[in-house]
Parts: sequence; structure tokens; C-alpha cells
Amino acid sequence: MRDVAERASVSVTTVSHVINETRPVSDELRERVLTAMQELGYQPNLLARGLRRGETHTLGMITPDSANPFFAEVTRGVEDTSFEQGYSVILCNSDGDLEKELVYANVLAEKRVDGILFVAAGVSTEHILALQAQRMPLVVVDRDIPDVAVDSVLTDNAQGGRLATHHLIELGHRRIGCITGPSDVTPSADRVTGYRQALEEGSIPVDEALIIKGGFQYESGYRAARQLLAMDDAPTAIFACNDLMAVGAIRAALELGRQVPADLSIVGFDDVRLASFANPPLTTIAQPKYEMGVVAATMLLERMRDPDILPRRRVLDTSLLLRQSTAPAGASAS
Amino acid sequence: MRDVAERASVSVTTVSHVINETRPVSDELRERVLTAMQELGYQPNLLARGLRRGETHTLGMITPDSANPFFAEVTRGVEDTSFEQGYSVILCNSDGDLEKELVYANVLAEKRVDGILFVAAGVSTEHILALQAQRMPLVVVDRDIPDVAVDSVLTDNAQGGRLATHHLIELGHRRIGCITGPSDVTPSADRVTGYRQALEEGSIPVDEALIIKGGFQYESGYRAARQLLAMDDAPTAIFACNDLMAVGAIRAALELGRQVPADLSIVGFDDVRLASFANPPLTTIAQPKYEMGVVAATMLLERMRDPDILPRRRVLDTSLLLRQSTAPAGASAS
DNA sequence: ATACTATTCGCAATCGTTTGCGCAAAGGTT
DNA sequence: AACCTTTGCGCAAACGATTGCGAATAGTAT
Repeated sequence: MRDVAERASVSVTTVSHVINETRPVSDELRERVLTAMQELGYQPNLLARGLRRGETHTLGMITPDSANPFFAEVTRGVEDTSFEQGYSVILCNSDGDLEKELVYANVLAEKRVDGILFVAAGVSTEHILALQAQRMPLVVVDRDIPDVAVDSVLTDNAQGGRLATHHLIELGHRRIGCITGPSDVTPSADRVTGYRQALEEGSIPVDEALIIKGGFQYESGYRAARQLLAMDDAPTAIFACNDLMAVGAIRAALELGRQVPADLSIVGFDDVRLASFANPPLTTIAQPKYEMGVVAATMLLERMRDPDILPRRRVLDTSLLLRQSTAPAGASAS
Repeated sequence: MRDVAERASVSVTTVSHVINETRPVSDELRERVLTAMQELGYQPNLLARGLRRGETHTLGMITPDSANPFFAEVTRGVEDTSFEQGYSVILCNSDGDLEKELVYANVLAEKRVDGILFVAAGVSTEHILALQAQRMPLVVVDRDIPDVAVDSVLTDNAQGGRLATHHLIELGHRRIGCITGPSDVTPSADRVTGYRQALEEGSIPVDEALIIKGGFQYESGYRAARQLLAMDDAPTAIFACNDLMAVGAIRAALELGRQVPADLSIVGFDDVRLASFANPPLTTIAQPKYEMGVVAATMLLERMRDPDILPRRRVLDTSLLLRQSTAPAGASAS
């Protein structure tokens, strides 16, 4: 910058002002500065600017696993809207490890990012409070942290669970199994809550034996389904709390000689790409993943602009995506 | 930091030196400084440090689409090894847009990242040269940029194409179709090259009519397969240049009443997760995606350490993953 | 007592910007 | 002719760290 100033025979002050258009500069000088910048291939040092201005135009995003299709899509939404607004984002993978999550939170704070998007690994209440204590703008994504006043955006998982189960009930199913996710993350628990609600609304008693804990992995869906189908009065339908487990369940059904959907209806959750290519294509609950990222980033930017607004909580709607893994109960008889 | 110094009754110099352990400090002072840091909850300002030291411990990664499962996995590899070495990474999505790519390259340079991992959107030779002109450490990932001396890591796509095709030939197939990707990115072209080589090695004349251009999307695989199967002497096997198109091809075959693999063998490329859950599970060429990220990041860090070593080129092996979408030719007769 | 070597620490410049303050010239008003 | 605005610019102090250099003290050998 000094070089530019010299070559244009002006002060660095003036150079700075033509760059930022922060005070009037005569046409002549502006011209000289501009060409000098061209000729020298000048690139502003955003570190220095950040140091001085106290802002980096950089956001941090902490997720359990950016390679997970769901988070990958959310991240895409975040990155796109950040870019539009002139921000870049530092990506962090916690692997569900609270320790790692904390390390990252610290690094981001020390790198003076302007805000953090946070997909908590677990019950990360302390981390959040610590961040808030530093007045770090923050929005929590896809997690419901109890007893903390913080901006958050999440999908209505309970609604989704209800939607899925209700769909099965409407098809005439009465014995409906449920394969849950790991219980410590809230989205999973809410889906099961929705399942219970729908059952009650349909006046069907919930049978705890029909609720099996899975781990969001293909294998666990497979195992849980085998377990369900081995029961004396096996369910005629299964609600799996994510698509991967649903596909595993399909596999289990096929191996046990059950046709899907004729003998067994299955609905998943998430609508990952895999779902539409499964065989049969999976009926599932769609979450607005990309939009979730967009909303989260937008919210964070607003929070940064105005740190004193009350924390907001946006919950996004899910929707039932009808494909071919569900059919009316008793369809195999027909 | 000034506060810390004051509270410990020492100079900022000393504080700096106990933080960085960059010169001996008496035990007493060190102790005082350490507790002062604790009490004040001091966080070093990495911006200032970066400005002074001329390094940010931040890397940039430019990819066409981080939500694409392939790039997502590579990115994961990058992020993990960066984290291990104390670096964070800024994620950029070019969407295959050269314009956007350039903008990002500039932003990263201005933010003074220590190096860039670059999955080029197309023929981005100029961008690369520009970056090199600024002496920005750089490694090109999954792309073969002709006529440019630059570090790069890529998988042996030609080998993969050969592997796939050779496998089909060994099963007795003679008429083997090929569904290509968009021709402007090198990985795609190389896979087709491998296909041709294998054919030649097997003394099978290549029939240009059997080579159909696709776009790496499900739909394009579907369409290409329909086209191939509608031919008078339709192929008995298809090599699709990625898994998504392969799954589309399976779909097309099924719709036309061809059994897979009995009537038609199909092999894909990439080994995305989807491949193992397809029906039938897809035989495919696996790329070491995660490892690619690891190697790329490692290479970049080495380059940063020593800017004057000769550019290196690491090519990673692919491997044939046998699943159930291929069978001996004429299997349907048996 | 002198001189020399270690050891421990602080001063102040520096990295590349932004920005409050003030000065000078030009133009307008009475 | 004196005064006031406006316009256009530069000086120098920050921002928060690192680091070359030198000063002070203590210890040791002469």
C-alpha cells in the first residue's frame, strides 16, 4: 500500500480512502491511485484491515461431519449465502467429540471470526455459554439446546415423525415399528415423539416393544428391522428415523422374504439422494436442508448487525415425500 | 495482552515470550504471567500474530461443489489432516464457474491464507499461474492441468477405466458400451481413455457408436443406457464413468426388461455410498477419496515448508470393487 | 577490584491497514 | 477586505501481537 501511495505521489491515507470510498477524493488523484494499484497488482491485506476494523468477514461453521450428506447440504446453503454477503467460512468437523468441538470454538474465537454456526455434537451447553460470554454471535443449527437463550434454526422433527406415522396409519396399518436414532441428539428424540403423538391421535396404543434403538447407520437399521420382523406379531409397517436405516430395513425385509411395500411398508427421514435411488424408491420425510443453511447464515448475519435483538427460534416445516415403499395394510393378501 | 502484562507486572515482551516459549523466562515470572492469563481469560489475537509473522495457519480449499459426495469426502480428508497440523480451512464452492473461482482465489490471497488446495472448475490455467506468480503455495487436486509445473494429486483414472473394462472383457463380454462424463474435465476423459486401452489390449475394435456422452447425472446415465439398449446389436455390458450414471443405467435396463446382471452387466466409478445400496449392489471402481484429501493436504504443508522443491505429481491407485452388478456374458441363457 | 560471560528482561520498531484531527486552498458572503 | 464554508488532503496514532537490540544484574575468573 505504501508502494501504491508512493507511485501515485499521495499519502497512504488517500489510498485507503479511494479503496474504501470513505471520503471524497478528487478525480485526478483517484485516477492516479487506481492505475498505480493496477500496475503494482496491489492486493489489500485483509489481516491488517481486520485487525484495525475488528472484523474479519469470516464465519466459522462447526459440524459433526461435513461429509455426511445432510450436513454437507446445510453447509452448502451456509456457504452460498455467506459468499453472497461477502463472507467466507471456515469449516470444522467435531466428529461428535465435545473436546474437539471446544478446541475448534477456541480457534475460531482466536481467529476473530465474526460469528459461528454451530451444529452441536451433543449437550454442548457450556460451550455455547462460553461463546456467548465472549459476545460471539452464534446460531445453533439443527439442535434444540434446552434452557439457553440463543438463536436457533431447526426443522420440525416432531411434525415429521407425526407426518410419517400418520401416513402409515391412514394406509390402515396398526402395528407400526419405529427405529430410532442415538437418543442424545434432540432431532432423533423429537421424531420419536412425533411417532407417539400420531399413534395417540389414531387411538393406537404405543407398544414399547416396537420401538428399537438404532444408530443412524445402515447396519443398525438392518439389525433393528430383523429384530422387529422376528416378533410373533411383527409390525406391518416401519418408521425409520433416517433414510440410511430405512434402506437397511428394506434389505432386512427382503432377506426375510417380505416384499416391500406389499408385506411391509417403510418410511424414512431426511430425503438424502440415496432415498430416491433405493429399490423401491423410499417414501420419506423431506427436510429443507439447503434452506436450513440459508436461514441459519442469514440469521447469523442479522445477529451480527444487531447484537441486542432477542434470540429467535426458526422452525422449518418438513414434508411427506410419497414414493414407493409404502402401501395399504394387507396389500399382500390382495 | 497489555492487560495480562500489567496484571503480572511485566512487559508485553515477556508475555509474548512465555506464550511462544521463544526465549527463557524465569520460573517466577512465567508463573505470574500464566495465572494472569488464566484470570483474564486471555485469548491471543491470531490476526495480529498473523500480520506480524506473515502466516495465518489457515488454508483455502476451492472445489466445484462441497456437497457432492466425492468432494465432500476429499474435503474431509483435507480438513482432518489440516486440523492435526494446526491449520484450519476456508471452504469455497466455485460451482464450476471460472468467474467465481477467480473471485475466491483472490479473496483467499487477500486473507493471506498460507496455501490453497485447488480442485479446478475447468481449464483454469491462468488462475493457477496467477496464484503461482504471487508465490502462493498451491496443490491441484483431481485435475491434470497440462503444461503447468504445479504440485498435484490425482487418481489414476485411466487405470480405473482399464480395470473396469478389463473386468468386463474377462467375463466374456465383447460389446461393451461406455457412458462418459462431461468431456471438459480431465478425470472423465481419462476414464474413457482407459476404456479404449483395455479394448485394444483385448483385441476388441472400439465401436464409437457404443460411446455415449453423459453428464455425470442420474438422468444422463438413464438416457444413455436407453439409447444403447435400443441398438440393433445392443451391448451386453456397460461401463459408466460414475456411479450415479451407472444407477441410472440399471434403472433403464430394468424398465426395458433386461435383468442386471444376467442380461446386462454394469460397472460404475467412484464408489460413492449410494453404490453399495443400489439394487443390485454396484460393482465399481473405487477411488481413495479421503486419502486423496490427506495426501493433498500433506503435500501442501510440505510445499509451504519448502517452497523451492520441484513440483511433484502423486497419482493414486484405483481398485476394482466386486459387487453384484456384473456377471459372465451369456448368463441369461444359463 | 576489574573484566568478562551468562542470564533475564524491557524498549521501541514493525507488520499493513483505518481514522480522528487539523491544515491549506478555494470559493462565497457580507 | 475580512470572514466563513466547503473541499481535499496528510500526519500520526491506533489495532495486538513479534522481535532485534541493548541494558541491568549476577556470577566467575583473573
